[in-house]
Parts: sequence; C-alpha cells; structure tokens
Amino acid sequence: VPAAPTMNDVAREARVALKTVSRYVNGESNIDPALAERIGQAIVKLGYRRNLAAASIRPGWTSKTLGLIIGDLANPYYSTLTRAIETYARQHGYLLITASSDEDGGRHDALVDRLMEQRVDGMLVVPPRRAGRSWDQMLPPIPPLVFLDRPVDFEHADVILADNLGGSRSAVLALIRTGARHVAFVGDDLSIYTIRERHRGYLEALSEARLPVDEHLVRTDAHGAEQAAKIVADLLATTEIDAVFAANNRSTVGALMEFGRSGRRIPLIGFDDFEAAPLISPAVSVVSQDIAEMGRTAARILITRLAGDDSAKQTHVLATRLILRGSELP
Amino acid sequence: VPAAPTMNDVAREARVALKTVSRYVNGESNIDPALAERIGQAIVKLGYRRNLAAASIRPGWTSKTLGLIIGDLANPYYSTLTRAIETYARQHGYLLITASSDEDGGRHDALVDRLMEQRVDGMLVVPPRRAGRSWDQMLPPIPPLVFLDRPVDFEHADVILADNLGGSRSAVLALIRTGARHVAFVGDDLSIYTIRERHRGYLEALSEARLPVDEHLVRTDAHGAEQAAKIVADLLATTEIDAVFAANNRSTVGALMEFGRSGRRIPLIGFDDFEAAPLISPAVSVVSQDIAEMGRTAARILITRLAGDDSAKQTHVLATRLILRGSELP
DNA sequence: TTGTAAGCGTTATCAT
DNA sequence: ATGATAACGCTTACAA
Repeated sequence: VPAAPTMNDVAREARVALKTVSRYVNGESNIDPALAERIGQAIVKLGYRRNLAAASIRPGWTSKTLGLIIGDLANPYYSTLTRAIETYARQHGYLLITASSDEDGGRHDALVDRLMEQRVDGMLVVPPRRAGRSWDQMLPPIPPLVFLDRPVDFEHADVILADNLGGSRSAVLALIRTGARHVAFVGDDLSIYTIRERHRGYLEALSEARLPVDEHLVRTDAHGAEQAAKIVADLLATTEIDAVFAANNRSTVGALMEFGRSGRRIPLIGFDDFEAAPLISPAVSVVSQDIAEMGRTAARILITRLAGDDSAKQTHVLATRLILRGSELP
Repeated sequence: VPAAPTMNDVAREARVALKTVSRYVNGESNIDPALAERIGQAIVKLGYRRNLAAASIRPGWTSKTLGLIIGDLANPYYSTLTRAIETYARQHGYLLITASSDEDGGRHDALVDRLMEQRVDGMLVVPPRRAGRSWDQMLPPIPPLVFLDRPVDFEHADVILADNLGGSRSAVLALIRTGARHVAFVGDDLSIYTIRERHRGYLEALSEARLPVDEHLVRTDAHGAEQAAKIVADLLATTEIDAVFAANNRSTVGALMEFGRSGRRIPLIGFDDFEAAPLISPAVSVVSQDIAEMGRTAARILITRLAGDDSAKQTHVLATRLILRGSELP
C-alpha cells in the first residue's frame, strides 16, 4: 500500500515551496502561471489529494462535516428527513455523518460523544425516547445544535417541531364532520411527546365539537402494528366506536390489518402519510407532515448558525396537512 | 465561544506532562494512580474531549470512519441497506458518512473525491446508473472498497450482488405454474444492470417452460409508477396477457394502481418487497432481497479488509426469496 | 513511571 | 509572488 502523497511531495516534484502548493490548492490568485502549471502537473502525476482531516485541525478551520442522530434510519420517516438534510448539507459543502440511536439514551449519548470527538461542526439531533443524560450538564464548547421532532429542555439549541396537535385536531374534526360520534384514539404511549401532542389534539377536537370523552375509546398501548390490530378488533367488539384516529403509522397499519381480516370497516384517519396509503381501497386519509421541509429547515438553521448567526435560539413549528383520500367516509 | 480544551490544557491543569495525559486517554496501564486521579479530575473539570481528527493524521492512525455512496437515501431500499451498514459499522467502532448520488456519475465522482479527502478508512459504493469516470484511472492509494448491488469493472474491490436472475426466474415460473401463458415483463430500462438480470431470469423461465417469447409483452419503458400503470393499461387493452411480472418496485405499484382504477386484475408478482405489500388485497407476492443482509455482508467484508485481510477480491451473490402472498393466483 | 522532542499534513505569519 | 518557519492537537521514539 503506497502512502498517500502529501503537499510536500507535490512541492518537491514541482520544485516549489510547500506554501505555494498550499496557495494553489486553496485557489488563491497570486501565483506565477508557470509555477501553477508545474504544480498542477505534479498533482496529477502523483495523484495528490488534500487531507481535509489534517487541514481541519488548524485553528479557525472546520471539518465541514455535520452529525445527525436519529432513531432508526430504516424508518421511512427518518430516512426522508435524513435525505433532505443530506442534500441541503451537500449543497453547502458539508458531509453528513448519520447514526441511529434506536431511541436508546445510552447509545444516543455515546454517539454524541463520538461525534464531538470527531469534531463535527454542528449536530442535528432527534432526542431519543428513552432519554439519557441531560444536555445541561455538558460542558462547553458544544457545537451548534438543532433538535428535531421533539423538544428538549436546553436553551442553547434551536428546535424544529411539527404541528402534531393541530394536525390531529383537524383529523378528528374531519371524522366528526362525516358523522362520527364515537371516535377512538389508537396510539402508542403518552410518554412519547408526539403521541401526547396528538392526544391533546384529539381532546381539543372532541371538546370543540362538544362531544364527551370516553376513556374506553382512548388506547395508548399500541406499540406495534400487530398490537394496534388487536386493539381495533377489541374496540369493534366491545364498544360503539364509529371511527378511528390512528395516532401513528403503525397504528394505522394495524387498523387496516384488522379491517382486512374482519371485513368490517369504519372511517379512519391516520397520523403520518405512507407510500401505500393511496393504493389501499378505500385510499387512506392521513395527517401528513412535510418531513423533507423539516429536514431542510433544520439544516438551513444549523448552517446559518455555523455561518455566525447568534441571534436568539428559536423553536419552529411546521404546519401539518390533512389529506382526505376516502377512508374518512362511512 | 470558548475554545475546546486540549491535552495541553489538561496537562497543565493536572500538573503533568502532555504525554502522561495521552497515556491516560489511550488507556495505557502504567500510570501512577495519583497522577491518573489528577488527570481524570482535570478532564472532567475542563470538559476535555479527544480530537480524533488530530489523532487521525498521525501515521498508522485512522479516522475510524467509513464512507457510503448510494442512489437516494429516501428510497426504502437504500435506507434499509444503509441502516444495516451503519449498525455493523458502529458495533465495530466506525462512524458512517452517507451521501446520495441521485444516480448521477458526476455527483458520485465528486462524493468519492470528497470522501477520500476526508480520509475515510474505507468506502461502500452503489455505482450510479449514469456512470461517471472509470475507477481504473484513479491513482493509488485507494482505500478498501466494496461495490454494492451492481458490479463494476474494477479488480481492486469486493462486490456484493443479489441473485436478480434467479429470483426473477422463480417468480415467472410461479406465475406459469398457476396457469399463466402470456406473462408480461414490466420494468425500467435494460441499460440498468438489475433490470437486465431480471429480464434474463424472465427469459430463462419462459424457455424452461417452453413458452414462446412475445416481444410485445416485454416493456422496459416503465420509469416510474405512473408510467408503469399506463403500460399495464395498454397491455391489458391490446394484448392477451394473463399475468404480470413487475421488475421493480415502482412497476409493481404502477400495476396495482391500474388494477385499482380499472377494477380488472390479473396474476402479479413484483421484484422487491415493500411495506404495504401484505396490506393490499390480494396481498402482493414478491421476490424479496435480504437487503439488511447485503448491508451487513458488505460492512463485514470491508472491515475485514481494514483489519488487514488481503486475500483475493471476491464477488458475493446473495440469494433472493420468492414470497407468495396471493396476488400470483388468477 | 514520567517527560522531552520530533513529526503527522496542513495553513498562517512574516520576511524576502 | 514566494518561501522559511512556526503553529494546530495529537502520538511515538527515546531519554531520564
């Protein structure tokens, strides 16, 4: 394995000083054309490539690298988000290191440490469900930081959220508008921020429509699609529900599974869009987040911070959109 | 913004020499417990973090970072692959820089250059459809390299492929077994390696079943779901087809869209599984690749290479699996 | 066991 | 315009 050629090798080959090669490589203008020519040839001949890691240790220099920690890249929600961030980052000269925490605080914290040791210029973080250490006890310097999807009690970071509450509220109101009077809430645990917000939206809608809240219709133990299916089966058998609001993707899928199995179907709206929603019949109505927009916004804010913006930290709430495709109808 | 504390700062704070801090940080054993104690406290007090970028420029040291170039991270195929690679990498102490080429050769090449400048220890690459420069003209040193999903004419890299041909062959044979005699092939352009292989599998199956090849039933202009839907509509209207083999995901979705619109349905098997396949009725039969296994295999091979394995480069072909869910039936 | 000095590949200072 | 020299934060001979 031959060693990678260095600037010194190029300088020797081109018979110029190290610094001149540095100037050439950094695109500075004041170089004798003859020398520039020799340097260019030497670079091609030796196959020289800059060593950005070496350059980045110089004071005032940066790695031009961002770190992203999400829950699970295999989840379409996160991969869409990641792709949007990656694209924006690349357009601005940044590479993106992506890592999944699997919602585990310990793993998340280890990744934060590792990314900081790698000296990423900034970090985008989806806080894990099972929280780890607090950000407050972390000593500076902490690179510019943006939290995604879930808020964190840490004032030195920007936060980007989706309007979970408003989206849920409008979905449940839509179900009520088509005649539902007993709307079930099927979702994961209320300890999860997004679910909690969506539940609040559900309650607000009921209250606004002057409908009573029936605790039996609120199920927050749907931790997966299979479980959600069972819950919907149970609700259909033991209650008077006439519509389902599925508070997350897997709950929606679970409800659809049960509808398919039992042959019985009631109005349904789910939170978060999914690829096959329009393919199912009737096509599934959903509350859709503009995930890519969230990613772009986060990347833009982070890179603006890196460019020196030190205005007050902000919390952005992105609109959600109700997409009615048919499944909300009786 | 306070500057990040360095080893020197820690050494001064703990009143020891720089080298002793280095020993402590690198977990060497021969350190006076009293000094170790002082160093540990200084590290906590100052919030010292190693600068891995600085460490990595030392000869013999590495960045413990891998680079991955795929087509589009928002595509579930790639995100599943990426997640598997990321997990394996992390378990072995590596971070992963992921970047999407959008199948563009120029962007791909730029990313390769950037990753090499960043001095990643190794690279995993899905060659872009619209190829860019040749790997052969690249000057060494080239870090250990693994190609994924598509072969490349470059001998200094390992290659991991899926058994596209075998999977397609068995799918088409399954359609024939349930009675089909005029199986259509709907897919993207044959210039794409995977489609070409799947087309070969289609031909092999027909030949094996002693069925004639009808060129009118082979459509390779399905570049998206909408287009595939139109193609299927056209085939249904103008030919005698009695089954569809959809050579990729979007073609499958397109066929389903047309089935839904027209109310007419014929046996269907698609290449590549997708989340909603079991939710549609009848559930969609597919040829499934073990994408995660492909990712793990690639990561394992790469990291083995990084550990010094310089045995002959290999091409691995991973099995595909036919999953029959019902849509293959008349 | 601890420390000194050199050097990794790069950029910045400052003379020439 | 060019170059000698000193950093950057770290690890590694080699001394002490």
